Amino acid sequence: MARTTGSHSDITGPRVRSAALRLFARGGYAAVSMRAIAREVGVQAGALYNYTPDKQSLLFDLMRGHMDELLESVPKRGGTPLDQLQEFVAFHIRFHADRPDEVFIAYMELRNLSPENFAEIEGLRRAYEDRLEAILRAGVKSGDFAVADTKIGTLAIIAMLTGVNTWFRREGRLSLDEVVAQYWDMVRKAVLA
Amino acid sequence: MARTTGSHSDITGPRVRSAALRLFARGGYAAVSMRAIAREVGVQAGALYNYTPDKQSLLFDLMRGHMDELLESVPKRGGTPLDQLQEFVAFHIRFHADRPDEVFIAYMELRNLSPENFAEIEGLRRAYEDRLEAILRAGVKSGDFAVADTKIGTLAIIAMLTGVNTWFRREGRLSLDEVVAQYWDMVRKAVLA
DNA sequence: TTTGCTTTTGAACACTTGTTCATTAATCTT
DNA sequence: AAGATTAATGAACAAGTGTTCAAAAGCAAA
Repeated sequence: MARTTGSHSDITGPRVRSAALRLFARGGYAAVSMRAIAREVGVQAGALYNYTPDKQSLLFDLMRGHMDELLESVPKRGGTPLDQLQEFVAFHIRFHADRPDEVFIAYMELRNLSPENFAEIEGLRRAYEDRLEAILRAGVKSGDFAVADTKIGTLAIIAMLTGVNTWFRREGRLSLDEVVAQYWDMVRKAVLA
Repeated sequence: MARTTGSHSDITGPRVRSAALRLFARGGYAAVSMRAIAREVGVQAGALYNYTPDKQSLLFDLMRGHMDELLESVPKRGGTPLDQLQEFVAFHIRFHADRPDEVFIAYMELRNLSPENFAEIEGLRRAYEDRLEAILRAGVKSGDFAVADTKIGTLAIIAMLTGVNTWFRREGRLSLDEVVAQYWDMVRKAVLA
């Protein structure tokens, strides 16, 4: 179907999502009103409802979009467990460093999701964790890694890597390459047999 | 001065703080109303203002109380860097596992603090991080540890340890002793020369 | 220029928000 | 029992909440 007539929908829609993303990340879902989002877009509050059925969906769509992209981008397996782990560490840090607002929301606003929406996001997160755990298990099986409990190892590594987002600034003392190098050094030593 | 007369203040006061703690942790500062806190205490909203000048102070006092206790409890230095590090890891996991609500608030509600309050909490957190960094530096100096950048090492370890709170449940598969043991294993290997 | 469709406005709805305060109730001291 | 002091109520305030919808405005094709 041809583009609808008289439409700014393809312009305003993305602007609504991006304003919501920025404001939610800065102030928190509960503290950001629909009118504040509308003001940021330059429109009246009522107009937002052409682009989202309600505020909750706005949050959920941002989170699901982020998790979908994360799962699509995570490197597929290939090479030794150590190679795979290195690739995963570098990927995780870089992907998250590129999307500070999305990451912040995905971690902080889980409790503001309805139960069904929460379950869906939680499932996607679990699927991502499973990618890392599969690598750890392969390494343990091959004898390259010494990890007592791969589930704990997975969560520990992800928490450590995601923590980069709380302090890393592009203009800061260290380049992302240097950060990736040191985190990889720590992760490698932590899991190696 | 003697205890004030006609007073339930010493009963209601702690109940207000504990209700606020639990509700803030569950729903988030912005999403919890003063009336909701009052209902939990079994009192009308106006009565809360006998115990806090405003909602912001309620949050801030909870956070500062938590950080003060954290800094008072963190083990003082003694023994080799490796011993000190082990003690720190065990302390951090256990202290945080005992206070899930306080920890959750201290990490999630920073953005809801006024600028001055934020600066104070941030200073306390920095002081805590400095305790760990001092241990890492001592270990690097003595040649026991191989950590390229002790600041990064500090933040990485703390993020990893604090992550325990997102999944650990007392009734779960693993005892806290087992959790501490595995995290210590990973941290030790990660920093060792 | 008229017709048909999309997008936006702006007002309205029914509630909830943090906070204040005069009034009432409860307790302790004398 | 009387007086003093504190705590709690409950109503009020002004402002803000998410959401709906008839009406107006904008635009493209006929």
